[in-house]
Amino acid sequence: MNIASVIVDIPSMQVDKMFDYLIPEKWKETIQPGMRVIVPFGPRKIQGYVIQIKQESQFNKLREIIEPQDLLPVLNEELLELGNWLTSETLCLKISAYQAMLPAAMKAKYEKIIRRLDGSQNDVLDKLFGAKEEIDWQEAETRNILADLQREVKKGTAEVVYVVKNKAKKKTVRIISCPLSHSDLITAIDSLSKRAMKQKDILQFFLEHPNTKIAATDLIQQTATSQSTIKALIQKGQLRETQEEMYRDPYEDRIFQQTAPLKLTDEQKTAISPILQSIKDRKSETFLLYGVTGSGKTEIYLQSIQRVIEEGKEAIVLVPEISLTPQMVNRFKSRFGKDVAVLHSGLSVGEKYDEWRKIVRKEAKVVVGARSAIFAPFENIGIIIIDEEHENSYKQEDNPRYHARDVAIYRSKRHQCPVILGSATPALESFARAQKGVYTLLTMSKRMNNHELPHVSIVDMREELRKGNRSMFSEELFTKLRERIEKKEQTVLLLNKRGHSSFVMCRDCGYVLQCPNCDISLTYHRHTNQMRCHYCGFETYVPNTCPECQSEHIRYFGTGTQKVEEELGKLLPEARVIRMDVDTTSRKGAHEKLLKAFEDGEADILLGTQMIAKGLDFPNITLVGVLNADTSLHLPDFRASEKTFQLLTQVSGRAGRHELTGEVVIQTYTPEHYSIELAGKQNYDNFYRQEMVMRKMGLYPPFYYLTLITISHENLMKTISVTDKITSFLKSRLSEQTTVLGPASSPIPRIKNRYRYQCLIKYKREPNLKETLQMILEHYQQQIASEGLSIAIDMNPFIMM
DNA sequence: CCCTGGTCACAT
DNA sequence: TGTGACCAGGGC
Repeated sequence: MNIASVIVDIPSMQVDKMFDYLIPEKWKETIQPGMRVIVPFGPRKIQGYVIQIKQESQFNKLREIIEPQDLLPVLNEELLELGNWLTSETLCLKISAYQAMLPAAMKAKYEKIIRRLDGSQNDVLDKLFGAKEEIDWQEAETRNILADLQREVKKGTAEVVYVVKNKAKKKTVRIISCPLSHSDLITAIDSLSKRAMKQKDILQFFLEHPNTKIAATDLIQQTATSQSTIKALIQKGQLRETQEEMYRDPYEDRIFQQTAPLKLTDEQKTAISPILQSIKDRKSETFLLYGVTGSGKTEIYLQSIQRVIEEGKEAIVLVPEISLTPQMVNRFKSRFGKDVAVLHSGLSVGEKYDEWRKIVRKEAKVVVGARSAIFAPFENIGIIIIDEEHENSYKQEDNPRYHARDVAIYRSKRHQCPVILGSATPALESFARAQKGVYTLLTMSKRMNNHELPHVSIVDMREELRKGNRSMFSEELFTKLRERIEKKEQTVLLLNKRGHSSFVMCRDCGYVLQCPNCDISLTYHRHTNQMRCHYCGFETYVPNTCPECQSEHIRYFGTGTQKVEEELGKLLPEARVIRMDVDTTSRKGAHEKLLKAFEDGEADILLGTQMIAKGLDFPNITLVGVLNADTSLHLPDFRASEKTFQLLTQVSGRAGRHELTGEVVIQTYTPEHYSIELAGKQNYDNFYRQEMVMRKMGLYPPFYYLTLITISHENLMKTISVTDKITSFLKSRLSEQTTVLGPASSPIPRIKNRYRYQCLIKYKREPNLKETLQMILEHYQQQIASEGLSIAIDMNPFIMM
């Protein structure tokens, strides 16, 4: 067993296969499948993943592995296999699949250095290198001496050295201890010169705390001494210094009040019992926990996990973008304490790496995290929970384009454990599956403590306009808003910004400022007074005159949260407002801080975009206002109605979750639209029925599967012609019942100066589809690699852009 | 003849 | 993805 098959860290189809390497004698015991290794690849050194160990290879001239990067495998057998499945399921590269499962810190970083060879002497070398032995490649480029250096390399007086760096830095602390016995210590103290007061203080400390290990920084603080004092003592051998690895704990300074399981309501008891049964039976079963907002889904999660832990197993909990719901983390941490690892985008690369290592080392039993936490390297999973399962963020929008729900179900089969999909507004696909019996439906229709669902009124903004109210607040919303402020109750105001951002338009000719590289309008950013492109980052100043017609009537349109805030300031100057949007929450921890402030009653109104719709659970919120319900309704996306319904229902659920009853005001220009009307009535079942009819008519999921192919290239004609060829090819290969749409321009026709065309496949059964798509990829492989052509295949697109 | 820039196949 | 090999074209 001395040959390792390795997948190499190069995202290209041509090398998307295993390469065999010899395992050097000294690593024979060490190297195992699932480890990262550094291997020679052509002239360079790169990172690779060992997939299997074998005896023989069909190649006879094998090169040797340079070195392992891990002491223990980072991917266990299950994950290796899961990667394989992901690859075939999403048509991604193997390397992308494996990299998606590991924290970003484990991806290699490459550096190139030119080193002067010993003994070589000439004037040119001296001039190039100066006193240095090596020059960084980057530096050589900027100094414009690359060509000269390469000449030296050719001559053999210098060499190119490839360095593979591990991004993952384990954080270490300097730990100081004292090796001296009690009596030796006393002798040491006595023999100190009288002027060495500080040294005495330190030794005194160790005399008072025998056999202590203490971090150097803490020691300095406690004894009011300095680094140099410690150093002196270390040099005398009276102190010892060691480096100890430590975790970066993002929740270090937080105290979690331990909570006990709550008493379940009858409805909760009914819901949890099949789950507990499934845990007991070690059965792979998917539950759809359909419970209205405030019905106590989280407690069901917690108690199911409790049972799983009692059985000695582990739990994965997915939450949508967890940084947005610190409350959720709190609930898990306060129930399970140190057993919880947290993985979400708000953590730094290092923090994520540390949390991940806690899982590997079995120091955590529960992981709470965003999408990628579904790959947590547990070996004995007892339950997988996906909260708010309808959320878009569970679908990864770049390679590998997987849906966490699918991965969850796949893993549950391997681990023989249940999956719980929880939502108040399940994805249509999920609810349909529950109806068909593929998933087990668990319903909770009552709010805990029997609190009533908030009263919702839908306000027709066209009517307001007719009445002469041109403000963004309807009379009703404004009156209620004022009431809350008088009563010292809190309000949440949602500005639905989906698919709608603030843009600059000329009032005379209608010209809208567009990005020169991407075909979308530029977004206005007030704080910098600049126009910015969301996709490529292009920035420009706001023009004073229209570039088209020179009119001066060009101005900023659309409603941003800042504008609402300003208006609120005018209308209700006494109201204290907290604004939450991309601008105010971009800094780390800002989100949580703002929520905390709101919770503590430092503001009357929380104003924000979709990010405030989820997870807020504050007792004093009694009013929710949606300023513009329809903006998300008219997106070029078959899920637009569903998304709107979900958003409105979710945000409505923020009101009146506790003692005080809640009210919701939804402002809209299309009150008659079923998704708005039914969201007002919080009637999911009816919405489900109506929307299913629409989906059936449009040949959309859950009746049909979708595959979206997006082709992009900097040349428009090229883009169209490739899309056209692919479309025809698909039409000729796929069955009659399958619809192939295209070539059509993508909803965003150009991004970063690359044109985008697409082809959409709607099918019910197409067993050879993946194979056919693979053929297309292989056929265009060359052009993808060298001509900048890109073909993105999404086997289950969520966002149609 | 040497340099440049472009294209291409290859990597175990 | 990055590299070296190969080739064509231009300057000297």
